[in-house]
Amino acid sequence: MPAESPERLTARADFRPVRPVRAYQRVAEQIEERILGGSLPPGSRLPGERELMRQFDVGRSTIREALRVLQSSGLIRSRPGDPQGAEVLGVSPDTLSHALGRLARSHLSGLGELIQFRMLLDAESYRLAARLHSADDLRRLTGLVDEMAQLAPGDPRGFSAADGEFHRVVAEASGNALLALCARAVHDAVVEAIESKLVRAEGAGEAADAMRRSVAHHRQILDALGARDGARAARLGRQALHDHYAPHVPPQDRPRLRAALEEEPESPAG
Amino acid sequence: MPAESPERLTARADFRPVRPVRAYQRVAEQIEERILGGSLPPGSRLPGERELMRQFDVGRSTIREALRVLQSSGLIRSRPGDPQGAEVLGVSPDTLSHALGRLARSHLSGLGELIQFRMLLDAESYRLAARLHSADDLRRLTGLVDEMAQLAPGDPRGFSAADGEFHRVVAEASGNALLALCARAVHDAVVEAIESKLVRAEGAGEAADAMRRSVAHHRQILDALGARDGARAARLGRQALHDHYAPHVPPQDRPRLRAALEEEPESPAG
DNA sequence: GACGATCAACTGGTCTGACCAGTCGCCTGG
DNA sequence: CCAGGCGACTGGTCAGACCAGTTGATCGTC
Repeated sequence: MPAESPERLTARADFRPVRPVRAYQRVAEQIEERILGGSLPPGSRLPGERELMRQFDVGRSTIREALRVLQSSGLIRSRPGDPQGAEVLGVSPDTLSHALGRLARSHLSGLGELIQFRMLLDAESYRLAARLHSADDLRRLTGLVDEMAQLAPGDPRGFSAADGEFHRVVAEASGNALLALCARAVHDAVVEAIESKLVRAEGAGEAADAMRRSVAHHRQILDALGARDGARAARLGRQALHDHYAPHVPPQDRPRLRAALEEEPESPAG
Repeated sequence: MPAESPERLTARADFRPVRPVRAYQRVAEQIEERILGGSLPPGSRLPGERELMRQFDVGRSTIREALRVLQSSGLIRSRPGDPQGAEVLGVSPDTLSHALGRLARSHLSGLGELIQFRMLLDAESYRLAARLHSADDLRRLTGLVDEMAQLAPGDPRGFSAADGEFHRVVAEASGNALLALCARAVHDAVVEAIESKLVRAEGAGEAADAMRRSVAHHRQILDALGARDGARAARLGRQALHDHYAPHVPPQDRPRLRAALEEEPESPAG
């Protein structure tokens, strides 16, 4: 009988194992608390290391290790010689991107999972954005697609930037900042993971072809968004990502991408 | 005319701004590379700080700052007095959870966004899991729901644990570790954000009611998963989360949750 | 010989003090 | 009015020291 009398549970002393907390940790926690809590807003400055050393009453190395931790979390940025001290950046999606990138590089999850995940996030962004977007959003998106079309032939980097911006605007139009940040992080991770492959694998003609197809896809999506047809926009978004990336994904991962296409299994046999 | 001759673009010198790379960064990068690259597998040990200091030919503070960065990324763990040196942990999802938790805590997104995001992630987990789950998955899920039903009356904590486990199994059955990790992180963030409210807001009877409803929801979802009906499972999952959390979300955020319910706007007027 | 206490040789955590290169702001000389 | 130089800072790095804690061998006891 694993089920004991529930009343005992509140009475039993459930102590937590006590582990020594390092000094640099407490310093980092205090500063992080201030940043997340809203005092110390983005753009504000931390005191210099020597001043922090006095305020926390610890040595400079402790202060520096704490600042390193905060910096590697993307919460602050410091620059030598800056008389104003480290700059508070606030919460940024960069940490998320890095963590996702590491996971994607590790055996824990491969490129296929990353792209499948992006398909899901993007599709949901489209679905929400179709409902909630403003006229201004639509104008900006149209402008970006035009820009992509213009840049397509010869400027892959500019094209990629406009494409990223397009997805960013969509994600923001979805009204969910968390979704937007995650989508952006995953987007960045995909770009970082696959860019090197793309650059050397594709000839110029093939790249231009891919860009043209991408522009066509974006126009269709734009149309669906304008019609506030979330389901169609989501479907198109999934398809576009699938078509764009499937060739660059290891063959054993392709069924995974197809599974995310959401075509319900109405076809006769498997 | 912003469009220049495209041929010029490849010829133009697009230098990157050169930023000094700190010594501790290069140390951290080298070690991280080894860990991600597979030499230095999880469980192996780094040399002691004094030995690293000799190998990298830098001061100990530099070594320590590098190790701090790696440690805050969850890649290594060090313990004072350990003669074997820091332990390599490998890539872990904890960083992701922390990053998401920070985002959720920041002013950038409120409880409504968090729950909406969880609705999306869970729904997609269900959709994929419906297709890809194994018979064993289904057995475990059935066992967990039974356990929830048994624990429901008097053990909210155990109930919550079983519920978390249920979602974890579903997410893993989706076959996408990335999705599973994010879903879990968001789940944890929601629990952390709302648990305190729930405990004091609800009387015992109301809590028991919520648990009973939750069990019923889970049984329906289980049924849909068993029938491999991903769309239905996704819809049910969204609805379950909405019903469970909507009362605890600020009123101005409720339309957001409803928007995620995916009922396409077929109703006559707004 | 088996076993528990003791101890020395480590470890990582922290502090101090110093130096360097870079940056900023003032101040001066044109 | 402005260019240039001159401090007085900053963060980045190093060296050396001390502390508390862990480890493993050593030693004394039974």
